[in-house]
Parts: sequence; structure tokens; C-alpha cells
Amino acid sequence: MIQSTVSNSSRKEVLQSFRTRSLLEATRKVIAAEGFDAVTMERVSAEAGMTKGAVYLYFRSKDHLIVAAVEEVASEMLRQIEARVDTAATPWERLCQIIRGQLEIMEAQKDLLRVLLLDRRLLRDSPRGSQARRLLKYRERHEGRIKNLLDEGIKQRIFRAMDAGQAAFYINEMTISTAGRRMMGRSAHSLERDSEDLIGFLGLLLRKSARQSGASR
Amino acid sequence: MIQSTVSNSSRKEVLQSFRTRSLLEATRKVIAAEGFDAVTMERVSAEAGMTKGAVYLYFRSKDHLIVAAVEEVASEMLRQIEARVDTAATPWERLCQIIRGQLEIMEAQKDLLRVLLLDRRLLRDSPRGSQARRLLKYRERHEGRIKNLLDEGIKQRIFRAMDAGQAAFYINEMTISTAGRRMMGRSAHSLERDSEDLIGFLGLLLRKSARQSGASR
Amino acid sequence: MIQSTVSNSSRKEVLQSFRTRSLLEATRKVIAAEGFDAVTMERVSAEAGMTKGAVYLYFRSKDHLIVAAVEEVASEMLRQIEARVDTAATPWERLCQIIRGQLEIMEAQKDLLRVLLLDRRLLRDSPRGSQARRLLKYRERHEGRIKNLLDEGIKQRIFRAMDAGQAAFYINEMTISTAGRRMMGRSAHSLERDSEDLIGFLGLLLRKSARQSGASR
Amino acid sequence: MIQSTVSNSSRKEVLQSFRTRSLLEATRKVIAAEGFDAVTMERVSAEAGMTKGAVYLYFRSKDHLIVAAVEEVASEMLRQIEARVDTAATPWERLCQIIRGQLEIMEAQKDLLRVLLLDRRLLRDSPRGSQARRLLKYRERHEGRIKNLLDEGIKQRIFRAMDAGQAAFYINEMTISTAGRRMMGRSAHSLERDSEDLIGFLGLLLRKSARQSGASR
DNA sequence: TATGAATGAGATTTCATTCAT
DNA sequence: AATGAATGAAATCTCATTCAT
Repeated sequence: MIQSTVSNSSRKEVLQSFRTRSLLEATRKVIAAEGFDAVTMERVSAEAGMTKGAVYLYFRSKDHLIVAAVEEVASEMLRQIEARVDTAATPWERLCQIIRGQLEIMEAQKDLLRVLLLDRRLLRDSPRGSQARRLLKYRERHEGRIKNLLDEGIKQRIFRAMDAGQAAFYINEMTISTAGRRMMGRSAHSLERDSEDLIGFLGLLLRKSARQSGASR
Repeated sequence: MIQSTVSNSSRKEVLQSFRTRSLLEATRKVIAAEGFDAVTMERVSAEAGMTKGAVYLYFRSKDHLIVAAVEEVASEMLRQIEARVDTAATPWERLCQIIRGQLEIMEAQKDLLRVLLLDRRLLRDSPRGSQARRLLKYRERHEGRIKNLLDEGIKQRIFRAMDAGQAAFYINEMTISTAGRRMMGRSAHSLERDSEDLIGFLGLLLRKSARQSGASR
Repeated sequence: MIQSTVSNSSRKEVLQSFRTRSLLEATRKVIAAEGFDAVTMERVSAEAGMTKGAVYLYFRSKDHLIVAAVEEVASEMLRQIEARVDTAATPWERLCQIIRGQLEIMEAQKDLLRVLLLDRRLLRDSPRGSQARRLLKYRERHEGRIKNLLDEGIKQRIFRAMDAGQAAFYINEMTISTAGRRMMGRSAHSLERDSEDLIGFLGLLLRKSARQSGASR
Repeated sequence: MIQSTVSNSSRKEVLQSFRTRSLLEATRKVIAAEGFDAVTMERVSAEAGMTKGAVYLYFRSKDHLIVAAVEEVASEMLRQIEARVDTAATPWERLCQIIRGQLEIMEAQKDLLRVLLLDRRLLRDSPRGSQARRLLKYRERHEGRIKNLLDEGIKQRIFRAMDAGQAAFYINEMTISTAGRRMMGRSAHSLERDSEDLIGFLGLLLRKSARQSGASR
């Protein structure tokens, strides 16, 4: 009898990870389709093809499951956005890449994000607030990168002098608002067009020369 | 038996309206203190000084109660903001008044708004979406007024040419973001300072002359 | 139409108290029949003729229900025992009355006590131990009365000098053991006979004269 | 490959017996620490260094495991008590040895016994009562030895005439009560003192001469 | 022999809503 | 108009036991 090259323990790990991913996926699916209140262990487990009890082999509680599902998507989106940034480019170009990337990637997750943007209860103070803090880390990391980029541009006299932290906050908020508006069906334009409009706005705000605008890719 | 000068039916109406207001107030109090999930008929009715059963004499269901409570505060805030606008002032001055007013009034309701901004579930849900649509009307009305003001300014060549609808959306979003940031304890500045910073930003974006900025009261 | 002499509120109180008693009764019935582990809200509520949810209108939790059920029986048994004691009698006579009373009254509750004697988990440290302490109060009160009686007899030189507290403890334990033995079907004698045997033992232990024994009624 | 001098089957037996003992030990540890309700297969197996499934190779069910764990300790305690008795001594001396031995040995197992004395559910339950009966055998054997000793003393006219079976029952109960009282923290005295007090009591009860008492070692 | 993932059957508790009074 | 007891339908979580590997 020929032994498979994959060891037993490895096969188990694969199965474990498959189940875990199924659960996270199922959870996101339910959230996206009907919101947080529709997430019941019954429903999620059925959607993931297992029994209620089995879920507890992978997640300590319903809350842990939900937070993990959301955290994973946040982390993955951030990774994708960062992957699109050309570190050799100028600060302004990098900002444009971030805006476009963020909008495109959010668009790709629109069903889930529609709910997440409307229902941010996870950011409310949980019992000990640790989960909220963990999720906020992602936003802070993202804003932090934007801030660094702004600081660099300010030093190079490409950007106007300003409070870079505050500006980073507003830029992120405006980008999220833009994505949110699209998801609520309140934008008549293409994603491209919304991106460039937002970039145009930001150019006016940030760039010293500006006025001629024209966001370079 | 002596009849009071107030007719019976009128007295009833007064009581009715008093009870209704108590309930709306109590509902908001609970939401502000502990979020939507803490709203139970038991708790709200106790807080309003009546029993569970009585609530159903005034509101068809828990959902109707919650929506009414939130709708009332939205409507009232809008009314207050509009009351602060001097219709004789220039478009730019009116915009400044709106921004300052909105920030001050939101600050006054911060306990409730902290929850409402994080948990916008009311804008989803709703069997046929009718409640969400009703709540969204307030936002649209507000954005509409800003848009009109922008259009006027553009016609007068005070403001740069732009898509006024989109700009109104962004202005509202940025104002809300600013308020939200304060409520989350993420702003180090005074309300005044945050207002003027935001107005400064908007001046850069909108005004043709700009650059010298300096928001006029 | 004739008004009943019983007011509405009083009628409600009667119903409330009836339901409460039904629940306590049902709980004891289940404990007596199948032990503590058989006590489920489902079972108790069915036995008391109501639904699971209704139980929570009368008792905060399953634990509160169980403790109340047991406490009530403990309190009632103690009351009955004390009612049988003739306060004018001599210490020795009173002790005899207590022993006989306790054995008879325990016999009357034998189904429940069989379980209670075997499974004293309620006396284990609960989360905050308050329930255990409350239940132990009954035993302490009972032992206290026996101790007082012994002290009195010692002062009157009817009883031998001894540590009355310790003796009270042993007397109570022996009485309980005697009752328990009967309940487990390990006694071949009548209740009368077991009582008198126990009293005979105690006479030997306590009384100065003794030896001639013969418990006086 | 070198064969150990110990045959394979023997090695297996050693392992088997080691695992079995680990499980019994672990079970008692959990019972002693947190009571019967804390005994879960998960916990016991982990504490014994194996997995849930493995437990079923050694014990048919959780109940069998628990009963075996308790039975073993009962049997061992009895063995130790009996080992302390000098068969050449007089009945009274042997009784004293039993009392002292029982109290000392129970004291050594106090963590477990504190639970076992309060929660004697094992003596109920059992589908057909077979487990309860098995456990009761130990008590009967112990009482039987005391009874024999009493009978012998009665025949030798050292002890007063009495129902030796009943007396043996009471003696055992009083000894257990004494130990239990200590475990509950309700005794202020040393183990020695409690032993001698109890022996003093019994001397009064049993011995013809008595009165001068003084338990001989 | 040993593993530990999976099952499935409860158990407790919560609440919106109804309805007899 | 008002009460509040009662219902009934979830929802979360726990575990003994089984079984494929």
C-alpha cells in the first residue's frame, strides 16, 4: 500500500483549516445577506455544512466567530490595498493608488461592507472592549500609512503644510463615504469616475501647485 | 361632580401625548446608555413609568417605537440647524453656519449619536425598507439644502464650478465624521477648533478666491 | 351584578401565591422522585401546569427555585418540631419531644429527605456561598435549641457536665442518621421503636441518674 | 531489534494499569477540587494525560469511571483502617483503634471526602441500583466488623448488653459526623482531641464499668 | 491502541406580543 | 385605557458518546 506524501497530521490540519474557513465564509455570507442579527449558530453551522456543536470546536463563542470573520476581511482588504502601492512612486501618486485601490477593493466586497458600514456595533465597547480595540487597529494602521505619506509630501514641499493626522482621517472617511454612497445606490457614476472625482477633490486640498489638477496614474 | 373647563377628550389627548413623549424619551435614553440591543419593552416601559402592555396602545411594535424615537431626534436636530441659518447671508456664510450648527447640535446629543453613528441598523432591515427610506429622507433634505446653497454660490461665481450634489454629500459626510471623531474621543481639540479646521478645508475646496481663507462668521 | 368581597388585587395575590406554591411543590416532587439532576425547567413547569417562561415570573433562576423549595421545607419542618415541644417540661422531656418530633416529621417527608440526605450539594459552596449559608442557618438554629436545653439541664444537675455544643451536634446527627437509616430501608423496626432506642442511648449519655433509663413521655 | 526481558503482553498490561490508575486519580482530583458536576470526560482525560476517546478503552462510561474512582478510595481507606487494628487487643481497645484510624485516614483524604460526604448522589441513581449497592457494601463491611467486636465485648461482659448492629451503625455515623464536622471547619479542636472526645462518649455508652472512662491506647 | 472531530440531544434563559380582567 | 401574567419561539452553549482514521 502506498503512503500518500501528505502526512496524517498535515491532512488533519488541512481539514481543520478548511472547516475554519468555511465557517468564516458562512458567517460573512449571513452578515452580508441579512445583517448581524441574522447570525445564529444554527444558521451559520448549516451554511458551513456542519452541526451547531461543531462550531464550538473552532470558535469559543459566537462573538469570537463574528469578530474573526470581520477581522479577516479587514486584514485581507488592507493587505490588498497595500499591495497596490508602488513604494518608489511620489507621495501624491501613492495616495492616488491608495484611493483607487481602496475603492476597487471595497467595491469587490460590497455586499458585506454595506452591512459593515451601516452596522458598526463591533466597534462599540464590548464587555472588556478588547475586540473593538483590535478591530480599530486596522483603521489606525491604514490612517497611519496615509499620514506618513502626507508627511513625506509636506517635507518635499509637494503638499501644503497641514495637520497630517487630521487630513489622513478625513481622506479615509471621504473614501469610505464614497464607497458607502455607491453601495447604497446613491451614486450615478462609474467607480472610475467616483475615484477620479474624489482624487480631484483631494488634489485641490493637498497639492501646492494644484489647480491644474489631473491625477497622474 | 364638577366638570373641569378642559373637555374630557382634550384631557385625554394631553395624556396621550405625554405618554407618547415619555416613551420616545425613555427609548432614546436606553439606546444612548446601552445600545439598541438593550432596548426591551420591559425596560423602556418601566423607564417611561408604565407597563409593557401600555406601550402597545401607543406604538404598534417595538420597531415602530424605536424608529419613531430616532426619527424625532433627527427631525428636531435638523430643525435646530436650520433655525441657525441667516437666510439673508451669503452662501459661504450660510454654509459656515450650517457646519457650526450641525457640530454644536450633534455635540449636544452625543450620547445618543455615539450609538446611532456606530449602529445604523435602522437604515437597513425593515421588511420592505419603508422605515429606512423614511429615515434617509432627513439626510436627503439636509444634503438638499446644502446643495441649493452651493448652486447659488456657483451661480454667483463665489464657488468654483462643481457637481453640487456630490459636494453636498461630501460636506455632510465630513461634518458627521468630525462629530463622530470627537465622540469616539479621537479628537484632541475643542469643538470650536474642529469646526474652524473643517471650515478651512471646505474653503479651500469650494471658494474661487480662497487661499486667504478666514471663515467669516 | 354582585361584587365579590375579594378585591381584584387580592385575587391576584392569591393567584400569585398559588402559582408560587405550585412551583415549589412541583420542584420538591421532582427532587423527591428523581433527584436534583432531574430538575429541569421544562419538567418543573410542566408539573406545575405552566410554561417554562412563566417560571421566570416567579423565580429569578433555576437555582433560586431549588433553594426556595428546599428552604421552605426545612423551615416548615423546624417549625413543626418546635411546635411539639412543651416549654414547661423538664429539659430531658423536651429533648425526648424533639427527638420523637424530628423523627416523625422527617418520616412524613421521607421521599424528599431521602434525596436531601444523600445529595447535600446545596450545602456546597455556591458561587458566593450565600445560599449554602442560608440553608445552614436552619441546622444551626436547631442545634442551638438543643444546646440551650442541654445547658439548662446541666445547670439543674439533671445532665452530666459536658460540652453542650458538641453534644447538640452529635444528638442532631444521630437523629438524622436514624431517620436516614429508616429511609434507606435499613431499619427493621417501627418508628416508635427506633425513637425509643435512640432516646435510650441518649439517656445513657446525658443523664446523671440514668441507668434506670425509661424515657418519660 | 532487541527484545526487552519483559514480554510484549506484560508491557501492555503495565501500560494498561498505569493508564487506569491515572484516570482514577484524575477523576478523584477533579471531584475533590470542584465536585461531581465538574467531572467531564474532557477534563478528566486531559488531567490524566490522554484524550477523551481513550477513556472509553478503560471504562465503559463516565458513570463507571466515577464509581470506580470512588470505590477504589473507599476500599483503600477500609484496608488502611483494618491494618491499624491489633487483633490481639481487647474489644474496647480495638474499637478505639478503629475510631482513631478512621478519623486520621479520613482527615488525610479530606478534600475528596468533603465532597463525598456532602454529595452522596452515587448512593442513589444507578439505573438498577447496582452501583449504589456495590458502594454500600463497603459501609456494611465496616459496620459488620464493629458489630462483631461489640458482640465479642458483650459476650465477655465488658460491654453492656445491647443491639450490636444498631450500635455499630451509630458508632460509624458518629465517627463520620465527627470527621465531616472537621472538614466543614466547624470543629475548633485538634484531631486528637476530637477523637478522644468521641471515644469518651462511646465509653459512656458501651462499657459496663465505665464512668472512670479514660480511653486506653 | 489511540485520537479527537463530529454529533445530537438537551438545558437555561430572554422577550416581543397577546389577552383576560 | 391599562395591566401584567402568560405564552412560545428562539438562541447560546455543553457534553457524553461514537467512529473513521
